Amino acid sequence: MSWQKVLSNNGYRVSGPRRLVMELLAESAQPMTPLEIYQALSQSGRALGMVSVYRALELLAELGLVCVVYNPNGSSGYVAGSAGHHHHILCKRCHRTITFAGSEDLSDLIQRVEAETNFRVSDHLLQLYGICPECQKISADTVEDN
Amino acid sequence: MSWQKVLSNNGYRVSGPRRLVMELLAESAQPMTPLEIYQALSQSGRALGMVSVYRALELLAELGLVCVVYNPNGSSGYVAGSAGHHHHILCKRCHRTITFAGSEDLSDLIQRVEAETNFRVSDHLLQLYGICPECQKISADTVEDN
DNA sequence: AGCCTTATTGATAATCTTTTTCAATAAGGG
DNA sequence: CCCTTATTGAAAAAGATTATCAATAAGGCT
Repeated sequence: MSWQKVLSNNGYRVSGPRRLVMELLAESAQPMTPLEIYQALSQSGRALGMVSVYRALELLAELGLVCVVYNPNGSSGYVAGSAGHHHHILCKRCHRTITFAGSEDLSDLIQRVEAETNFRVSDHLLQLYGICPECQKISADTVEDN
Repeated sequence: MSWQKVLSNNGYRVSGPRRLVMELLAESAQPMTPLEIYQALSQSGRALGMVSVYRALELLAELGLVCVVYNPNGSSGYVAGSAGHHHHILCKRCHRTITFAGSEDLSDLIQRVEAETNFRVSDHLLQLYGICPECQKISADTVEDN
């Protein structure tokens, strides 16, 4: 289902600012902060208010159309979200972020933890960090490592 | 190794504010924000500057003595960190947070994702969310669910 | 135990981020 | 094409974080 449809079906309008934010994130390989989004759109002439960026992100996140990802250093940003259960993997070098499908791979771990802690687990946050294929090539050329 | 030792060994002093923050987090069952830490210490008479809370947290986090945990709603807080590879599980009802040991449980998943994406995975962020034993009891009594 | 060096603190101010307010605008149904 | 009302944007308020620098205190040394 298109993001426009998701908005409509939930009683929200497909407005200019929401479209701009959504399309920008869909094109971006890296997570973006509200400020980065605002600046990128301003510079490309498609101006909109900073406040609208915040409001658009808040709504889109609530509807699951964008996701928050956390950098290893503590900062965070938004990426366009695909439907269904999924997680993100993030390049520590260039910050390129892509999605991978969630699966039952965690169920063993979750069962173990439930048994150990007596918590009942309903949800989780999982992100992987590493080096993307492109940056691996660069590493192979130059000697620098990280 | 004690947190005092970790500070000393890295050339830092075991100062009052660092002690206060460290001990407060060690006693707290829930993650705390800088402001909450500041207020809790102020109210119990052990006053210190807000700035010192930030600086203490920054240093303690850098040394791995405290960890950041993310709430499902996007807010985040600090908890005292145990040594070694571990993760956190967090009660959605009362925010009680405890640690569970990291293990090789993710290696299958990581291998699968590396194969799918060609990323080289070096690190990860994993947190579980659920209901703690105490809050499960309360749920059993009252009818409300979440 | 007391001194000395210097890392650390805390108050203030500056900066940056996010939220509130409310009149003006525009989305989309009729 | 109009009308209703959700949404926007500018400005201001509120909140969070960081920089500055003189005063303080930690811990090595004697």
